[in-house]
Amino acid sequence: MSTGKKASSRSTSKKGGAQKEQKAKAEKKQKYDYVELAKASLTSGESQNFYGVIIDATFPYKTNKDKYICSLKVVDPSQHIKGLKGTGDGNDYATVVLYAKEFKDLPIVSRIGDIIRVHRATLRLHNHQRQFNASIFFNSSWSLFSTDKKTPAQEAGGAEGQQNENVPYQFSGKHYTFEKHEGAILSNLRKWASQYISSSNVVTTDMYVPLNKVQSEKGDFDVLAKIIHIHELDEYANELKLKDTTNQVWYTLALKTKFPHIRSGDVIRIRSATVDETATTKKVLNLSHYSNILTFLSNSKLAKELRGKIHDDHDKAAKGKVQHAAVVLTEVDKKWQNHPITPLHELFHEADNDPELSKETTFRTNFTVTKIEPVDVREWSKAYDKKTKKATSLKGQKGGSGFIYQVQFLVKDVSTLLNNNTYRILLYTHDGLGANFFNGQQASNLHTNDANRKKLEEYAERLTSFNSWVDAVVEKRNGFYFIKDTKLNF
DNA sequence: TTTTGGGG
Repeated sequence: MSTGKKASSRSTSKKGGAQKEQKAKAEKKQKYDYVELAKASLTSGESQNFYGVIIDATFPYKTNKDKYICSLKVVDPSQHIKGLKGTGDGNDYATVVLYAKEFKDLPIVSRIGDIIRVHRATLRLHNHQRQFNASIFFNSSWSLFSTDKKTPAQEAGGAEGQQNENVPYQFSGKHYTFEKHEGAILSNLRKWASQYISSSNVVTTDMYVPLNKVQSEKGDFDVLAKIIHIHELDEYANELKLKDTTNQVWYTLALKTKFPHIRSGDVIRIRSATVDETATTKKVLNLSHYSNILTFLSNSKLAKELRGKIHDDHDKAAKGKVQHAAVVLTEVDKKWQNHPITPLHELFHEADNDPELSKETTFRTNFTVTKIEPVDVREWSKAYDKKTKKATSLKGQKGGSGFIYQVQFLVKDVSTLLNNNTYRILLYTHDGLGANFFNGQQASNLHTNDANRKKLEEYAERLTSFNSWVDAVVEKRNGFYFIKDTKLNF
């Protein structure tokens, strides 16, 4: 023993030496020594204890023969980055497989970045991965520690009391132990976890599939997305509206009792989902009994980034310069001001068959404009030959004459909101109908008249902006509806 | 308590 020499060389402070020896003795009595993940022994199958930062976990699930399993991925300072530092895509991690006789003996992990402590695990290689196995029904045990000040439950608002940093928020069995020397281990790992989660993605691109690619997945896959809306389906289930950085929107059902911690606006990782091939009206992900929905620590770099990057359509509209309630952008001539409004559905689906409507040729209708064609404003006006009734593009022409507008509004209203049809209302001014629509600005060669073109581009922007409505009088000719007696009011 | 099942 090397200590003998040291002790004798310090004979000048007998007291201090004795105290130290006593302390060392006491420390030796500690029951649990902890190994770093990468340094745990592979050879002996011996029982080992470790702390790990959780980066993935299944929900506890039942196997064929009355056994329950939870499998997790964990990292620590000794084992986390695969390949070279930083952007290296791919985590290095150890897996943990916990076996139990009962569901309640396994951890329900709901947050990436929290810490698990396992006692009496054995390590082996499985598929080239370091895999810790722990049988809770024999003598293994686990504890979950919060890395944030708040536990996941407290974070979600179901707050109960203060969180003591050395007290696990979940643990197996009736009691947990916490030895003095663990305080430093836990607090160091917390610091490291916090730093790791706030400075790197942790959930790397090899750990999930972008939503615009999931259709071609054969089996199950994982997802990284933001919950942009939660719709309460019934007393048991929520429907989550999910969007990821590919801007695809998918829906999934989440049982309230299984996932009580998720909130609208959360960035989540779904461990294991499949495409619902039977869904027809919208894109739906199916979850299994072993699927899990995990949130991130509050200071997660990845979650922060995605929260800022992904928005629902309403957010997007609200982000524009003018955040406004419904606005009507036009007015109809005085003589039509008391005329009733006919919904688009009646105009396009019922007008021909309805005995009353079929007699009419002029209607007043309200709609929003989803798109204007031609997309190039310079092509909104044409040269019109009255004899041949032909309209030609003014592209490449210096002057020209007989200018008219030929513009198509792609429109929607409440009566047509839920179908996928596109309805067109025309602003064609060859017979004079609608000639004053753009505040009296007459058609001209928009390839050369920059002032007029710019004005029309402004109008296009307003007409297609969120929640803006057109109140218009239209005349039916040959099955088409042409705007007349209507002009912009701004 | 078991070579469990492990991306189920």
